[in-house]
Amino acid sequence: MTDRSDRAWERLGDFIRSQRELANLSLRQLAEMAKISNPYLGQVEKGLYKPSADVLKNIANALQISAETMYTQAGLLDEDAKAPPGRDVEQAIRLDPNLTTDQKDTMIRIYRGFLGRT
Amino acid sequence: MTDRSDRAWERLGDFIRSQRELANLSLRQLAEMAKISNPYLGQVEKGLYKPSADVLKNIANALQISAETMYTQAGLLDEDAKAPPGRDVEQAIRLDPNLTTDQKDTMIRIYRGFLGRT
DNA sequence: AGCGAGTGCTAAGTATACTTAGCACGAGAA
DNA sequence: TTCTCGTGCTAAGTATACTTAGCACTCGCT
Repeated sequence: MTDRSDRAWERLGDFIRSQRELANLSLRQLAEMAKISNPYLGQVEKGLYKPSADVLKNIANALQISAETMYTQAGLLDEDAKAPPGRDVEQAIRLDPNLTTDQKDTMIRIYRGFLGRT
Repeated sequence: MTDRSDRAWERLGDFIRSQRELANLSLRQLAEMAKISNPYLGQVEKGLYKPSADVLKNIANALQISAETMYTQAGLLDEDAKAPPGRDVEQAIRLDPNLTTDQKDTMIRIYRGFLGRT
């Protein structure tokens, strides 16, 4: 293809890197979890390579992100009207069976505070 | 990796072949639609290679099959039912575009704190 | 009998996904 | 200081995804 101009892969790289940093993982740590080498993971995050589908899946698993959103980020699953990102934080909190009602309230209050609205 | 023992890819090949024959397409026809060479498509159908994610997507498009079912057939999207607790909430937080990185960190830390003392 | 034109396939090459070895820098401890 | 240990990175190699050229066969057609 030689068509490296695909922007989707760059965005995917940025997405992976941000998720990795959010999880406080080093390149080597995530690489080991995803069963790939750390230099390669670095290149992927820079958008230099198009990782194969199973590598993508391994990374998604390691980051505890659904493979689906991973593929969507990679532009491989454009499937319009899939999972609308964001905005369902409150719903996810409400549906979580591991939290007490008070805890849910607390988190939602914090969340709304962050959003800047009540 | 040298881990070619994955049976999922064989099943994927069979799936593609059956779909292709169902659509009355020759190897060359489908290959052209999917923008790959016909010998390669043949090998893929035989399970000799793991096609990359975008090739998979192209094949899916050409066969008028949703990329999603394609990936599922490839065993790349089965999303094991063993979702660890907290996965949904954390993911929703991470993907929320309205929060800063610090805010996400804070919320996730609080959330994990709640999980820890129940 | 020939001739195409279509089919799937193999072999050998090229491109690129991916690994191993190792460098340069920074933070904390002796 | 120096000595780890950890970080991200580059360079050079290997493995494999993918292509181009072309073979052997079959099915109409003349």
